[in-house]
Amino acid sequence: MERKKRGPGRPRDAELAARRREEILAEATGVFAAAGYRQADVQVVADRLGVGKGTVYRYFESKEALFFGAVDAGIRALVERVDAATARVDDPVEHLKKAVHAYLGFFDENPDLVELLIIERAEFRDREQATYFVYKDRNYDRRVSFIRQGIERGVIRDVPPDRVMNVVGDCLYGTIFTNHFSKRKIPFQRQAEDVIDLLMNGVFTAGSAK
Amino acid sequence: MERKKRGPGRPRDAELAARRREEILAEATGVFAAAGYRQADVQVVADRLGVGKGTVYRYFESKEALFFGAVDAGIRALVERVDAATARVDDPVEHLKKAVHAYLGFFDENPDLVELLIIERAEFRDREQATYFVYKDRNYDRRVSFIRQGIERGVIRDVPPDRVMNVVGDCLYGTIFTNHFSKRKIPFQRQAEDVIDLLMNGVFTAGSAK
Amino acid sequence: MERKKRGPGRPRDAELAARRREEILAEATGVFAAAGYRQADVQVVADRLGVGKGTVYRYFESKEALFFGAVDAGIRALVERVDAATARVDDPVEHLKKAVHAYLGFFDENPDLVELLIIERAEFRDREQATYFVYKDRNYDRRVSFIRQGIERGVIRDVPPDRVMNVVGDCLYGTIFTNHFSKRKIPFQRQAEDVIDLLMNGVFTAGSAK
Amino acid sequence: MERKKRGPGRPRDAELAARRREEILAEATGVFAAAGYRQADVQVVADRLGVGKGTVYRYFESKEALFFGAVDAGIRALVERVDAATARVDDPVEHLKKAVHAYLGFFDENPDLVELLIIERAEFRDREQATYFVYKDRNYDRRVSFIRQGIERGVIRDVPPDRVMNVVGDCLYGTIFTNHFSKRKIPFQRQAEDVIDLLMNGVFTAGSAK
DNA sequence: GATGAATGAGGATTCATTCAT
DNA sequence: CATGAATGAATCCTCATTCAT
Repeated sequence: MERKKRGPGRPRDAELAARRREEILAEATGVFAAAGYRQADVQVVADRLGVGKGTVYRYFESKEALFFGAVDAGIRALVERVDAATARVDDPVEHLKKAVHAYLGFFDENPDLVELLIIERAEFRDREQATYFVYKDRNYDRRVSFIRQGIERGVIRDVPPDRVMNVVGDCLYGTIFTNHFSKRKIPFQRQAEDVIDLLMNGVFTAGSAK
Repeated sequence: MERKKRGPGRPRDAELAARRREEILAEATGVFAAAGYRQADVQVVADRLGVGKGTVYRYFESKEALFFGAVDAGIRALVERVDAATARVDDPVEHLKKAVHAYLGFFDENPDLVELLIIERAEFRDREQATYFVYKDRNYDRRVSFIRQGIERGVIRDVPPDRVMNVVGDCLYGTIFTNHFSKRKIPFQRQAEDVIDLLMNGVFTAGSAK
Repeated sequence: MERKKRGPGRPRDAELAARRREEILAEATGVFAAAGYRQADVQVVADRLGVGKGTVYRYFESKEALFFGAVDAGIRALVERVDAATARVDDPVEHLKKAVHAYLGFFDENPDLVELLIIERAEFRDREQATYFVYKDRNYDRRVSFIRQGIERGVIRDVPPDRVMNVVGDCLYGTIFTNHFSKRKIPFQRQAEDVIDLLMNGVFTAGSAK
Repeated sequence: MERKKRGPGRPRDAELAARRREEILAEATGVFAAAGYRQADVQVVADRLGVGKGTVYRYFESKEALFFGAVDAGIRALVERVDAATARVDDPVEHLKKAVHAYLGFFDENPDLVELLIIERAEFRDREQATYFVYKDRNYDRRVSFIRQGIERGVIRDVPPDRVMNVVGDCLYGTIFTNHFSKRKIPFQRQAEDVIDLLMNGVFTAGSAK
């Protein structure tokens, strides 16, 4: 995260500004996750980057904007990761497995994001929708159609797809929190399998899975 | 929540002090849930009760103590409710159903507690264990033995009981958060059934349940 | 302005709070007049009073409220002074003389108020009406009727009373500013006479005055 | 206020630099008048001109210098206007009339300057003399001699000329402030006549004027 | 000459906690 | 016991100014 000394003057291009933005966001994520929103001091973010506080404020209008920037970047990365993992997987069963692995794996590697999600809710309880839920519904239709396919092929029990989505989603959502908060020390890989196993055998008709 | 005027003299007994403590806790729960930890103003709690701020500090050493008192009271009530609902239910399947209903029903009626759990984590991330998880494990052994019984009777698949506990727990935990945060408007009763249905058919051997 | 040491606890009555308010206002007037609005540091007001900054904020919601409190108190005192000086003076000529003397005398003794008026306009240019002008019109009707009487008695030229009011008012308003700003060192007493003399001989019909 | 694109190379001469200086001053006047000294952002001045902030600083050493430049330019223009209006007017009565009209007319057209004068005093209260008063005395001697002539000719009452100057000056000074601050909506033309009328009939011996 | 990114000092405000009455 | 006045630590944000490009 070493910042190259660079004096004032017009930046060569917007690309540098974007890089700087990323750096700030990365550092801010760590600071917010470690300290919470109120406790977090913008000065600390600046210090860690070796820049002045004013610089941070050049890139983000306010502490709040900085925080939401961090959450947003995190959720985007999550969505990308899950999408990438499931992009070319047409088999419903395999699709679900990949998605669960990608999801849990992402949070395993980015525990800070769990904190950020919690903080967002704790500090900004009046927001219409938490960032997480905004993105959550992005691929809703696509996933529902997968479930429908599964039902048609007879591998998934004939249950309203949205209910399935909800229960699976809640289960994963709860898992990342529990993992993180209870300091439960289970290799996420095995945990993913537990979750998949138990969900599968409720989602799929007897005999079709496992 | 009008406070009765109390004449001079020593309170009849400690019982009155306990009642006062309860009142403070109840008000504090609402204030913390509505405002968050930092935003919450002890003065507001005092005002709502019609007492002086100093009085609140007589019953709780600090704002932090007040907050944890509120969380603790909430979790205790939850545990009581679930325990009461499952006390005399020996059938493993019925036991799980009752527990899930009680759990989701409790949070449906006490949404403030969800906020408190979030706040606890957001503000006191360095705590060894969140209050929730401390209580969560209270009946761990009893429930494990229930699962074992189910396995022996052949109604529950032969899966390590702790894994079952974890997945079920995570699923419920995630559900209360999602319900609350996404403002999902589903009658908790039906939701409980969805959860039970999907969990069951993964938890129980094919054909044994439903 | 020595503050008596007084510990916490309910004040004996509201009277003490009022006194404290006055003290703060008096000190604030001096600080604002000397430093300007932005430059003025609420901490300085507190320091001079020997109290904590929080105490000042107990009495005034914000720096802005403190400032307007000071302006308001000043204008009130001015109005009182002028009203007291003209209360029982029914002769139009004498009335005007007394008013001018009281007005200029007040600002001579309270130069800080001139600064406050300037500051109010400089910092709060978007306000509907400056405090000064709000109070200015309080006795408008009474004064207009005096002028009318003078016209009827033939001692005042037949000119629309409001125009007379405006010119006289402007002249006085300009005088206090000029006095204060140009550091013009003229005994206000003599100056009042100059102003009266020149205004009179324009206000009164030829031969009636002087 | 669109800035023309300028190719590379040295400016044809200092004349261009002077023009640029004027543009900056004009924009700065508006910004300071609208926002006040502290609130005014040099960046805004630069933005409105479509130049970089650094450029403004090339022409003016500091924000303060920029502000005083604006005030100075304003006062210069005022003086020029009044001088031009009275240049060839030898009759004392007419001279005064022209001066008053020019003065009030100027501020009517340049209300920003009133704000600037106020701001100067509010922010730089420690200055020896406000810009206004520095220029005010420029033509002091010339005007005094006019008054003396009037006295000799018997059209002006035998009153110390400097007192007349002061009262007239204060009256005008107060008028522009009052006009501006109280949002008094009177056509300045008619107001000028009111002022002249009332001043005249105090300044001139009975029957000599009007 | 221009530019605009970087800097950091400066100050208002909040609110938990104390303790004299 | 109850009260609420007093306190001051803690921190966000603005914007004048600099100077490398």
